[in-house]
Amino acid sequence: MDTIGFQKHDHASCMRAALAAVEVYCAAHKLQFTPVRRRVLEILLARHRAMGAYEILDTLRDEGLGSQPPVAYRALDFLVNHGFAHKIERLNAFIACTHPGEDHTPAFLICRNCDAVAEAHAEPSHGMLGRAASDTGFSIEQAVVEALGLCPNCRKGVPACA
Amino acid sequence: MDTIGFQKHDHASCMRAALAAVEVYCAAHKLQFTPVRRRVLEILLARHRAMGAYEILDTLRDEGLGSQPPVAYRALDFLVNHGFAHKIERLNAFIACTHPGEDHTPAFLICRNCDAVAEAHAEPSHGMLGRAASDTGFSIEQAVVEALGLCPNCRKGVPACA
DNA sequence: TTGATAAATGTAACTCTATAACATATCAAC
DNA sequence: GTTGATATGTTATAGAGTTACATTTATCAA
Repeated sequence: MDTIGFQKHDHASCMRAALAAVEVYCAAHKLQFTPVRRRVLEILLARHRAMGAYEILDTLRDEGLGSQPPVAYRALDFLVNHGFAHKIERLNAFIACTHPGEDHTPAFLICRNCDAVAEAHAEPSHGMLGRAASDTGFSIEQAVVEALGLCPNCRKGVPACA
Repeated sequence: MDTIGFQKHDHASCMRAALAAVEVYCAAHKLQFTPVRRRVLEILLARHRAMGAYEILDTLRDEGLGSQPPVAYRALDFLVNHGFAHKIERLNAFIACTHPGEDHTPAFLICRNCDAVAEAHAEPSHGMLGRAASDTGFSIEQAVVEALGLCPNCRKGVPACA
């Protein structure tokens, strides 16, 4: 894995890079990167944490970009289906992908104290799960891998992780 | 992994064995295996598939064992906390554990066609996820590992997996 | 056995998450 | 420009989970 998200970094440039990558990908694949979709991705990138659909919707509503749940869910479906964002099942929340455009199976490290989330890589076809699957003839198409625990900052006793 | 659940088996005896194991465990640990808790586990074992909390609640209601959501959720909390059942995050559903009493991290193979679920073992501290965690100083306490795909029966074209 | 304490259950009301259904608008391509 | 597909707006509702508080049942010590 290469990108781990518990340390500080340059938000502005990581946001710009991600948006640029998504734009390129959408252009290449003839996908419509519409204002609502773009704005939802921007919101996720700006906050840089897992957000519930309704929290995102609140922001959209404030900006006059749509006020009903389907608006947010449809944008999120688009982003998730194309790998620009991921759903954290354990939190019923969504987070921007840290390397959009690349085909990958994300794995998440979720801090139970401060709710920070870091994205790593999983390799579902290897390891015990892959063995269990091939032993039984199950074909894996997707995988949800989410670890819960304490992030380095919270382990050090930082009250609510900077 | 040792127990994989896509093939046919003797429901009655697997159910008896699981209940017996839970009884022993509860006696040893001074846990109250009350009628509602037992009944919820029996329901999960009998159906032998992932069930939503409200589906379980419907059954309880029919039997006069409680009609409000907290009844089901409290019983499920008890079962999950003690490892007698697991929650499938991807389905917002619950399933009886196939080897209760043993300390383990379950991994699931979920068929997208027939919703059958098989339980395998995960070893979160090993593999790439464990490496990502130790590299960053994250301490894993729990893990959610769920693979989605096609079970052997559905791959063979069985319409809705026997 | 009784009284104190803790654990479990019953119930109402509510919040959060997500989707169905259908009308309208916008885009893409011929 | 018309057409067919794609995206959005809006209403309503379904599904999942929690809070809060009253009541009951179990545990255990005096």
